[in-house]
Amino acid sequence: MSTSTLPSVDPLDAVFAPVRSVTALEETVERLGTAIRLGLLPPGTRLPAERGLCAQLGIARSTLRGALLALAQSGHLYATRGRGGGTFVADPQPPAAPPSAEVLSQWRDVCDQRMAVEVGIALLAAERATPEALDGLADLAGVLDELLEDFGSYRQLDVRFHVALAETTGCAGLVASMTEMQGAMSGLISLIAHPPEVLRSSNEQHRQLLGLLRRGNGGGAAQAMADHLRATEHVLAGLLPV
Amino acid sequence: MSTSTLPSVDPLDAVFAPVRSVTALEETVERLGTAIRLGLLPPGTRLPAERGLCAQLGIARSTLRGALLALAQSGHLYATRGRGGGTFVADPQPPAAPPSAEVLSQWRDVCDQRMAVEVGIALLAAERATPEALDGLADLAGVLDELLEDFGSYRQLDVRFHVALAETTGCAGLVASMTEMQGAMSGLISLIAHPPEVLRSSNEQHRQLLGLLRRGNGGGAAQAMADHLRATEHVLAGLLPV
DNA sequence: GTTTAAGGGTCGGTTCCTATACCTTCAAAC
DNA sequence: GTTTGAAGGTATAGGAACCGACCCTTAAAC
Repeated sequence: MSTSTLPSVDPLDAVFAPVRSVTALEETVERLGTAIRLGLLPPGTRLPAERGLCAQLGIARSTLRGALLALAQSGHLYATRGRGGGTFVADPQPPAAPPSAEVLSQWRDVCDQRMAVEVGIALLAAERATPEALDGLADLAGVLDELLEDFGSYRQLDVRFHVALAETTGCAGLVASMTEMQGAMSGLISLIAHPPEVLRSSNEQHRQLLGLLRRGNGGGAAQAMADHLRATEHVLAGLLPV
Repeated sequence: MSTSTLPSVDPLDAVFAPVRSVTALEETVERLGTAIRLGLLPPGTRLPAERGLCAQLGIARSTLRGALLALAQSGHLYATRGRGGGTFVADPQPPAAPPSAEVLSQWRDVCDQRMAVEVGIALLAAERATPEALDGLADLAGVLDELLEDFGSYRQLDVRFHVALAETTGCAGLVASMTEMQGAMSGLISLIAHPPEVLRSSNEQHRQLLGLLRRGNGGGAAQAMADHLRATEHVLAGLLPV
């Protein structure tokens, strides 16, 4: 019998939960695909040559080629042969695939994990972000104001804003966590209509957050980030079951 | 040229970082080993039978047996045959291995990631934890006060406290993240001397945190958790390079 | 002493990854 | 316009991990 109205979560459930071994090919498709979909690798970008890239990733070339083939077949990449050729990010990108049923059924967990990571990053940023880094973030917010009419562009720059915030912590692992979370959320966010007034208010929250970061108010920044993300969750709660 | 004094962190570094495919056997050893070392599976515990456990984990029995063999050889488990037999957590546990050079060199990243996750969880808990769940946490804090002289027992219950806090969010993924973080920190924490007065002050912070959670003060709880974890980091900073 | 539930062990087949070598294309350099 | 070199494209062989099914051994319960 649980002492809480929340679904009870036994830590041993996590210990004995199914273990899925992720193959190198899957990991590679996931990493490159997420980077492309988030705009970290903008259309037209040329990837490093296969022979160099597979060395950098620490995998065999045939494995890397499998991943590149998958991304080419899904329309995210294309390759040209011959000297001066290479593998490029497609322009334009293929239409985003709708989120899988599996993601939709676990959307609350995804949101919660993002919330935790971003809130923690906000607090760390309040202690570590240099004034110069905050100026850069303010510049990003300024550009975002110009994109209220074009959600596609807004979303891409919004990702950059959040990732740049993670960068101010100086912790590579947190930057990776942030990009992973943004990738996990992208499908859900694409479900929502984002009229300009909503984006304006969202960007207003960005500025408010920056103010708190400048004052070094960690607790306030954490709360502000939570409010910022909650806005999205409220809309999702109205669209999705449970 | 960087605009920050922190080491610059390019998000593309994460995209092109080496990809290591983790095998099912490694994952299983990691999961069970961490659960045992953290005390989530106390000495004497009987694990589910191999045939049932491998089904639960979604792996082949031979793979599971490889993991159990590794943990038996390292002294964490032992097995008895015949009816009424099974695989049990060893009592006493083998002495903890000193942290690897790899962990020591990245201890700041480990601390930062734990900080982010725990701070985020603290904020979520401030909104979701039921009074009953907080009572349970207060009880844990009470028991901790009795263990100031025995760091081994204190640490195990401290882990339970933090994991139980994660449970109040109702998000299984966050509970898993918390146990993972506690596992990653355990080697580092074992390096530090923990006299009773330090533990008393640490548990005082637990109570302070609970007070903020009870008042639903998310930002304050986040800040309190940050201060709580910072105490450990300060000591580590005095012991470890960079 | 038979039954039963547990761990211990073996073997063939499959998928994935690695490593290496070689081929094809094509733009830039000469 | 020929050469050349850097890029993608192909083929193959070997190894590592995983799976699934089978049988053996042990020891408590009946």
